[in-house]
Amino acid sequence: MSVNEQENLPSQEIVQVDENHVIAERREKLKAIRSQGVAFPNDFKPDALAANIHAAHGGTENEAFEANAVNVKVAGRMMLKRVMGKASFATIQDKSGRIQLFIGSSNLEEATYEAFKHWDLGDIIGATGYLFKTKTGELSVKVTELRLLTKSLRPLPEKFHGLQDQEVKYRQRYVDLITSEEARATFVARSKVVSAIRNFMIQNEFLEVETPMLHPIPGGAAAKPFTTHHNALDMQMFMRIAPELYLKRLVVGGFERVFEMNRNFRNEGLSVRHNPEFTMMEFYAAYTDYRWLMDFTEQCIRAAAIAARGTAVLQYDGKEVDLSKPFERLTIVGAIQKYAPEYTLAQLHDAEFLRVELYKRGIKVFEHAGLGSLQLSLFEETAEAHLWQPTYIVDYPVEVSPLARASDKNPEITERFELFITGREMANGFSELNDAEDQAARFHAQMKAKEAGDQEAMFYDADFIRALEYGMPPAGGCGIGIDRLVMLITDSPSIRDVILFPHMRPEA
RNA sequence: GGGGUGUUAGCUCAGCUGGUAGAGCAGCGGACUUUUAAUCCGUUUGUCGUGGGUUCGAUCCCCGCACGCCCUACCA
Repeated sequence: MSVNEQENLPSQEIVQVDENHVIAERREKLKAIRSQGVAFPNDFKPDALAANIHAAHGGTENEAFEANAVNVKVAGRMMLKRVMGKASFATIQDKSGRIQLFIGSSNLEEATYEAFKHWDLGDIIGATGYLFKTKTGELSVKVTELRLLTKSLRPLPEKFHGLQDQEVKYRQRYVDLITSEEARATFVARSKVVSAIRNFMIQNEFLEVETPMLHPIPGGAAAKPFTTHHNALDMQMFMRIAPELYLKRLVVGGFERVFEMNRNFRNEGLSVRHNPEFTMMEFYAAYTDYRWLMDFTEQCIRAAAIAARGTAVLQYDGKEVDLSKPFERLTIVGAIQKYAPEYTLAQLHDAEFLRVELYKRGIKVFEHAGLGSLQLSLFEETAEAHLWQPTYIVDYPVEVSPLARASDKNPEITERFELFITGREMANGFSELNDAEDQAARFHAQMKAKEAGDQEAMFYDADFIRALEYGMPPAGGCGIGIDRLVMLITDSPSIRDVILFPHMRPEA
């Protein structure tokens, strides 16, 4: 490794993290445990989960338990502890939920009971015993054998209020997950969304594929890429901003229906809607067009919501979002007319008028922007935020859609849509441009725009053109923003709430 | 990038237009054989984010910086 490469690596100096008297006390306890044998045993095998126990025996009464004892071995993190002389209670939490343990000195070795008194909240314990109901009717485990499986050295957040500090919730997601049922539910829902989408695609005869994340030429979207360097090849590479051009190469190859659900990377700002790496489900289907895509995308999103929530009628930020009905479809101009009726149709088709109007509203537009781009800017300004219920916007101008097929009736617009829900873009799809010569011309136009200062204009990808020259069947393709969809389905206000480890600045 | 706002004990939070910090939880010690955020008694813990400034004196007022959150911009 050269000196230069070493300089790029993070420093390996060990940072001494916060220590305090609570941790010091626990380290002393661990030291004592170590001196007595194996401190971190791995021979306790639970045979029951809290939720299953409640489901199976929630209705069982003590007479039945006395007639037929139900023995269980449970394990989990101790979340609550109530020590009272010779009989105590503890609540443990496993992946499924919580269950109460009754720990009485009469059922247990005296030494074990004494040791238990000094265990801490957050310790991971294993308990063997039989089920019964306390006199308040709570299903519990009467413990006959109790073991400390993992000593926790750090105190958990306050047991009632939980972790409140948003920064710590993001930086130390493990603590958030321990203490917040809501956070756990969000990520379980995310997993259900992802698998529902995958199942939906596979049921519809799509082939799941994995295309490169390291691209020699960034393409498939208008965005700033992350750059990196491959040492052995001594070449610059880019983290992909979209898989589009590779997926279309596969359509050329004869995989007529493909999808990929994975990460894209864009070197842009962070916000409640943007993380530098985000998950996109992108799919292509030969012999379909943008109208078919809209129907299909709608069904896919509906299936995901039902899988995660059991319904397609959701609540987001206190307001209803109805995914169960057919999604509305509006043209860009139609949407402006609906949400900003003060403009006449003639004005909306007058480039000079739009230019002045956008200037008045403080919107900057490129000097070479055509009518379509100007209409799009006014749409974004006046209509986009109002698209709370699912709405497809169609008729995107060709100049901002370099990979989309132009309309056969109007060469200025493309067969493209974007889907908006809660005022946010959720998906983007179009009939694909499969005319290699037209695509080459569009790439040339992008190169010109790049030279004119448009940093996000696309690069010319000669191999992609070569692929199209072999012939790509007519096709439709679409990308669905998974993080934003999960935000919607889990009623989360920030993208950081649906990404397990969102990007943060290094800790101060 | 611009604007707003926050940072006090391990955690959740108080803190009077300025006099060197408190509560609850957790911890430690004690009582208690059916608790539910157990209860009761006793008790430990702080570079008040950080660096300056004003002041006899700053957690508090002013300025810079770091980090977070919200809005905004680019974008999905």
